[in-house]
Amino acid sequence: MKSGVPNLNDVAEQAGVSKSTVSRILNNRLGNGFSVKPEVRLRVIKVAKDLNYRPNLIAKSLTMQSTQMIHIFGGNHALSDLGNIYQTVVNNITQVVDSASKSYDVTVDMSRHAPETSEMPAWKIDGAIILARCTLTTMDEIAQMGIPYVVVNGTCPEDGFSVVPDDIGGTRIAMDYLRQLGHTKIAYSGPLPPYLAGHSSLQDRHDTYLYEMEHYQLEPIFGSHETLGSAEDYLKETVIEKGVTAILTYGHMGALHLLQAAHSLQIAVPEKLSLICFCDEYANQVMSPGLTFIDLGSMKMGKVAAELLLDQIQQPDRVKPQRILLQEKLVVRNTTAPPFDQ
Amino acid sequence: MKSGVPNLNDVAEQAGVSKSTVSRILNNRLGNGFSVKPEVRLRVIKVAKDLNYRPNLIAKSLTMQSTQMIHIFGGNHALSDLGNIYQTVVNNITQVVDSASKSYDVTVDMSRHAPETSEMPAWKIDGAIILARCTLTTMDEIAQMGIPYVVVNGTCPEDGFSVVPDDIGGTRIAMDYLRQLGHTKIAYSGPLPPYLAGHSSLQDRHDTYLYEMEHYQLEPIFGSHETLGSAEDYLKETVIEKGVTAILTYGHMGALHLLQAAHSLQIAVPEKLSLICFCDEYANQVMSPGLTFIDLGSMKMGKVAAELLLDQIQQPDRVKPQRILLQEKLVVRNTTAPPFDQ
DNA sequence: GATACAATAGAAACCGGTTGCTTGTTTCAA
DNA sequence: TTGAAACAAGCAACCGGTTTCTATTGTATC
Repeated sequence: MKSGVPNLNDVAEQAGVSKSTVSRILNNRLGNGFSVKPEVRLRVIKVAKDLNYRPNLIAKSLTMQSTQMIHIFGGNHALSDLGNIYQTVVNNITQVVDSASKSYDVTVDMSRHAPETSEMPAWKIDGAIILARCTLTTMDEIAQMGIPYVVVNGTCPEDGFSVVPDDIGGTRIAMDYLRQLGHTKIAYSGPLPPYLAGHSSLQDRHDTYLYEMEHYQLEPIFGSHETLGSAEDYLKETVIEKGVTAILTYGHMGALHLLQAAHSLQIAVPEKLSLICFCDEYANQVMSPGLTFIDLGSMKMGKVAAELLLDQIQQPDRVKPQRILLQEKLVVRNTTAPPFDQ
Repeated sequence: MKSGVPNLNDVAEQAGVSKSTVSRILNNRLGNGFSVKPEVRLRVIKVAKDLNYRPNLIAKSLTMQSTQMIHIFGGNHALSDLGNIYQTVVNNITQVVDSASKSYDVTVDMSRHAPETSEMPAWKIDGAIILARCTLTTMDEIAQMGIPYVVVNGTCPEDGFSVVPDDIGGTRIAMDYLRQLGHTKIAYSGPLPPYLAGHSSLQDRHDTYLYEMEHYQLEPIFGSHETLGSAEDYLKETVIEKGVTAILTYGHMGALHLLQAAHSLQIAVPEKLSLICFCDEYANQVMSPGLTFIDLGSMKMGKVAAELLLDQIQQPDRVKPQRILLQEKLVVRNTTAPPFDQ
């Protein structure tokens, strides 16, 4: 018992039996060709308890080739911003996994990793969730080791598993809604080319806005100011100069800033200006109650991803690779109304 | 090479050397009584690369007794709410650890654990951060295994390491400030007895409020309504009926709800009512810009905790157990002013 | 009294690495 | 030519468990 931590051998010695016997007793591997006298059993259990024995899980997972661990990759980029969808996603994944019949532990990797490096943890994980993306090396390793995985809100190989929100559909819903209210001067506020490469949402929302405006034979409107940096300038340019009556924002932070700026500029929302943004139901409720938004369905995203992962783990052969597209939903609150002029 | 993943033996066989040689070559354990011909070295490296060999880190950590991993406990209770201080804490811990000279990986445990169970992961961790609290079993194990740890914003054994905000000092600062503005009808909105047992902040803020009111010979005022559930009722009772002019709230969510309720009830903030709350600088900036608040210093909390942990890991004998008390700071924004009557 | 089988328990191999110690081969000075 | 030092690489123990296989004893059956 060097280093102070008792191991299987210590228990075996103290109890006067072999370590295989201890292992079987403590793991309830009786029956099946093996048995011990009740008296020995109790003695071993008592010794283990007295010594405060705890199995070394590393050694255990070395032989068992499993750790009952589900690992979430991408915490570093996904969880560093407050109120984005990933926190909700992670919480819902955990919830589903925690209440699964077989118990798994969920861990999140928070470290930053260089592009060519492996993010794979030191232990053998039973399943992986990838928030948006991970390094190529990691992806390779996951494939090589045959670890079940699900990519959430990101791209993955053709024959992989992913759960993604339907941003194209969501944008379309928002545009249809604004059109139905009667808006024609609709601006889009969010990252513009050439900054659309980071995530498919950037491209999809932007492109679909353009596509829909074209479809309605309306002229697309973009501001030349940063919504986040100088929301007031943005509003002066779009609303006051160009007569914009509705703005679709990429994220709710942008919408919040615009809302505040509108207050300062005495632009009444929603009477004079309608605001709609993409957001997570939970974040919206907590951070910006009142905003009309397109719900990305992050709760469902987490739940579905976790279920898909558990299915893969539990019935490896019955689940086929798939890309689950989650519908986005319009939630009308208090920042949208028909345009003032009509 | 069953199971498709190559191991040290496979590489050794392919390269026609022994596995110890491969190990030493791949880990750069040359010199020190061991050497190989450059030609063999290159061959082994090539074979390893060709086979796409990656060491099994479980096996590695079994022999090395170390994994270069820092594990954060308590994610389940600490990170499930949006915008509390822990997300900032975790981000700052990661940041410090990532930029440390020796590289460690940071993981967060998100699973819920029953009181008597162990939260210890399957691998050997080099250090632990505990967000507020962990199970007693876990605490025992950490102690038993001699793992360096720091408790953040929670209690720990006398001879342990912790970083906690000075809630008593913070509450006092808030009260002094309100007094200086001239307020006398100051209410406290937050958990009341008998619900103060969960965390020391609950007790400290409540008690210090009482203590300070007594000190100023003022009558403490509590509402009988939930701030979160029925903020309007709370305001009617305290502000309208009892003439309260300032409210100190336990958290910023409470303050946000009160702010909204005040708008609805046409109670001008800060002209008719001053609001002040405890909050995290980052969360305040993002979620409720404008609120006057007591900054809990969560960025610093994370940084200091990480540094304290790294110190312990790197110089085990030079760092003594300590409890670092972080001062809270008043940040005045737009929700506080002298009382209307004066 | 010989045989079969259940009950009980230990020995040893294995998981995939690391490392102390040993062995065989060169090289080079005496 | 010889012996020692330096070079090159392998053997085997070890980390702490799990599991297969084997051994011993006791008891029931014929």
